[in-house]
Amino acid sequence: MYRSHKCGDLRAQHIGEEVVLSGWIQKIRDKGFMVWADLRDRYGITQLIFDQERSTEALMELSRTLGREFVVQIKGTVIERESKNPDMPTGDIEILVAEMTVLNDAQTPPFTIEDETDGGEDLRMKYRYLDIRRNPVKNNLIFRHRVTNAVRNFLSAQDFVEVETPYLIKSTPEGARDFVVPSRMNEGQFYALPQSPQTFKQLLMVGGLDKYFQIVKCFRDEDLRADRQPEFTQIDCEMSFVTQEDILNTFEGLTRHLLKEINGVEVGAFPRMTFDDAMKRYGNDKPDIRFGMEFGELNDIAQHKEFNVFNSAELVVGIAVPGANTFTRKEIDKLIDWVKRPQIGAKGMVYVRCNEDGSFKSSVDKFYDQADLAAWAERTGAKAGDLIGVLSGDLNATRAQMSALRMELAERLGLRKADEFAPLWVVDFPLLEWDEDTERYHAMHHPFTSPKPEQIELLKTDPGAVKANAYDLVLNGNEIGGGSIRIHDKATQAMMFDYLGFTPEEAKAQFGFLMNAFEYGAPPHGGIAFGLDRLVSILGGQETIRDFIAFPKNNSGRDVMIDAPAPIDPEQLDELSLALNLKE
RNA sequence: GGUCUGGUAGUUCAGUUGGUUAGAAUACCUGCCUGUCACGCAGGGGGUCGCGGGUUCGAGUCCCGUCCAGACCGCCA
Repeated sequence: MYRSHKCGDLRAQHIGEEVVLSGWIQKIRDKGFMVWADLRDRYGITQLIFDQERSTEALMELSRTLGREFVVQIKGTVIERESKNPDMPTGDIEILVAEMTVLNDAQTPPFTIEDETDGGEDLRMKYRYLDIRRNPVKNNLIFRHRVTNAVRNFLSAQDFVEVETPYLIKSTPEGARDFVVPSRMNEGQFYALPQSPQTFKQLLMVGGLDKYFQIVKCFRDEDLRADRQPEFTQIDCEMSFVTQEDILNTFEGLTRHLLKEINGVEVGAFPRMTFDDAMKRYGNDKPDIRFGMEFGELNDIAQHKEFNVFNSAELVVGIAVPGANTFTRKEIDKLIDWVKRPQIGAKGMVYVRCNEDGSFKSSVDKFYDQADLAAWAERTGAKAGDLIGVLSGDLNATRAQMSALRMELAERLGLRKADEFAPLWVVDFPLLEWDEDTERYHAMHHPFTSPKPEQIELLKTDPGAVKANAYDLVLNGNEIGGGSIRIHDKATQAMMFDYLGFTPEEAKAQFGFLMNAFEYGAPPHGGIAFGLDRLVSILGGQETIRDFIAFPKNNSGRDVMIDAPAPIDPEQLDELSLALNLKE
């Protein structure tokens, strides 16, 4: 028996009991006449004591050979501490050790195994197994388990069935770049790893399973970000005989359940906003609505004066930054530099100070009088003490710039509070998106999304204007889920492929299996997929998803611990009938 | 593919205008310490300043290249 209790179990009530504990040595405090060692496992820390009056000489000697992270097993008696530590749960007791076995010694770890470690990101990733011993990482993994458990319980109780779909599937031209896997038995042919189980879950609906979910790995061979990994996990769901309304209600229920179970937060009905509205009011299809700073479009009141920058712009838009009239001239100049960085790309920024006495002072006083500026203030909702920032230019670019500025300012002003949750549905996404590079339409969501039935005719005359039965769930400025009502008949699906530039032959080669299935009685269906990594990190109140993934990749897509990817042997290549054609 | 930031002791970092023997904290090692728990005290060891080249009497510091890490843009149906 390695242990009778865990290291977080013992309290004053256990005093006098003989116990066996196993764990890691967290810290040794050698006072000469006594040695204390903190023994740690997943559940807590218990103090061990070795004492020259109460312990054998051999045991005292052994205690002095211990080092950090040694794995030991001890047998001893729970005794009351002479000086108690109210800061720790086990602080009233300690274990007077009678026997100790060193199960494994350890090198001195390269960083401290403490909540506030001295280790840098790189080092922690290389020694991830040591990092996982630390409470913050360990607790995040346990937190993630609680979330997935709550998801499984909630959906199972509503008759959803979890089904595993294959990882070795077929590459498709739409969407992200695929990870591919060569097939040994089929020379010159490749599997692709799924970007999502999309077609399979639709086939499960054709199969009559009615309600499906899966917590599933997905793979995309694209460049990484702090919140993006090449392999990531989705909560993937699909339902039959449902309208968009049914799906929104079901998964609003799931999200509300999670917020209550995991965070103890009750939220009301989720607001709904159309895509067009979100773009107009926040310049973004995933607005963070925990704070205001809504866009005020100023074209009608700011143009046709003398200020040519605005006159030639497609959009003139302002936001009221609360309390920001306290910004010094220098701070405002820095902000202007910030929006002019290539990553943002604005040409400049006009600002208006809203003074406490109701007057305005702007960077364009030469062109606008107090009445003009008062109209701007009204349009942006600016109050005395605020600062109005105004950007102008092409519609989409300016919205994106203003959106970036809004988020940056909210961050700086502390308006993005981690313990506050503001979910919303963004609905009525466009069906198609024009792509300048390929000069054709792309599916904005994916090619299986159904257009609004009443707009099907519009597809012929103005495809870009057609809206889809597609929706995103947004939480605190992050897209945490997205889905749609699917096409479920062959004719519409064939038409969609046609709009997307597939020849009938290509469509058949790529997605013939799906179109065939649609000929055998496909029910109306739709679904949604949540990004689990991001969802968990937001519920956990943290920005970076890497801290919620046991073994994440770095920003070059490498696993620095196992050192992958790596070359393979020539024999292996030969077996796969592959030859390398390396670029310089 | 691009922009920016960083790389100095095991670790986290400082290092001024280019100028003596490259420092601090922490970790580690040794000794002391009669109740520690961020223990304390005294002492000690520890450096290819990412790598390569250049400028200079002299480079951690300046220049060029390169590698690695991080953030962002492009990309991510």
